[in-house]
Amino acid sequence: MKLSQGVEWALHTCLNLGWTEVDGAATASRLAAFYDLPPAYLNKQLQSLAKAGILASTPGPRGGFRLARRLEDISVLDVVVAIEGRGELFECAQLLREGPGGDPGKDYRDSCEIAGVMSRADLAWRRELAGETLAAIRDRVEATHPGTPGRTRDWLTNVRRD
Amino acid sequence: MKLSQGVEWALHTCLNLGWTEVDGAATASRLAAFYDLPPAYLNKQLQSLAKAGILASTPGPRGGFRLARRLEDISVLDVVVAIEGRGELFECAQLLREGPGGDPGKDYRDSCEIAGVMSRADLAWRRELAGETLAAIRDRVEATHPGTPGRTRDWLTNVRRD
DNA sequence: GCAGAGTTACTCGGATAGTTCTTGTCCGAGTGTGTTCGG
DNA sequence: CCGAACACACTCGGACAAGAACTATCCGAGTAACTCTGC
Repeated sequence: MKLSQGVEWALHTCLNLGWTEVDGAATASRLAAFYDLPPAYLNKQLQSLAKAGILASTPGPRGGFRLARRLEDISVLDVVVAIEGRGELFECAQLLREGPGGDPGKDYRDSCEIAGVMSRADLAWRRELAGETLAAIRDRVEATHPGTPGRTRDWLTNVRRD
Repeated sequence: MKLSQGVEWALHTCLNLGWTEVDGAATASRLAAFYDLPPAYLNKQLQSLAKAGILASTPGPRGGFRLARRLEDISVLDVVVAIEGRGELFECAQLLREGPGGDPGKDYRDSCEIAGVMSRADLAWRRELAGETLAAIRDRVEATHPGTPGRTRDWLTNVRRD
């Protein structure tokens, strides 16, 4: 019961794309090589981001992925939802329906107190993730590590890999 | 990426145990029959609750499970942790270590901004769950459905099943 | 020299296996109860 | 009649499979650039 690895890869990759202001797109292979990740699998995650409208993809030579909108307009929750899907962490199975006195035709998801508590906790989690934009994270990183933007851009744009 | 079913089963079962003030323990089979759940699998979850000190188990005839402490002293988070384990939802794989300029010997879990955001969201989720006790849920249920305590107690204590 | 068709190489995109985790099941160790036998 | 030893039935506890989800990989569809040929 932990989030899939792809969430972390997607977040880091989006930040890196934000530092390559070159409009030329970066290929999945190159983005994967940055952290030594399996290229085909990262490609899969980037496809999910593209479907969610976070990235834009262009096929063919000189193709690749680029940000579809500014980091200011991308929340951490957007990325999490793009990778993990829209479902909540806790899904009420409506046990009350099977219990004594339960009505098989009734929908207990709104009346069950347990489902309510879990739903509120889920909401608090999402609220926290929705409150952080990738731009805010980028700014904090740049404040702490001023060399990161330049180094990242150089590494991704230069053909030579280290 | 959703919580395991056992969390829901455990929460409902703890509430039901709270309504059977009889000190005679309820067997896993009977508690499972209440919601028509697989008895052996629910037993597995109840074992986790017992290891966590939430329930107390007694083997042999007339044995079963009973609450080890009052509902006032059991938070929803306690149950979630007992079933799901102590790990956070997001585990930082420390991608920065593999990236250019990364130090293989350094621990990036505390310095990575992304890990920080995910950790704060995780904390908000846990804070919400820790703020709700099973007693509070029980009280709300009793206020809405006054017949539930009596019906639950009768069903679990009477040998005859409906 | 220039335009255009053909070829090539490169990228994403979805379909295809391998591995881990959750779900579900089974049988044995241990215990309290009821019974039986002896005093 | 009373007590103790015995056998029994019942429960938890952990070990053992089945299924689903995540992880990882491969190859084909499509595209842009490059090349070569003819004018």
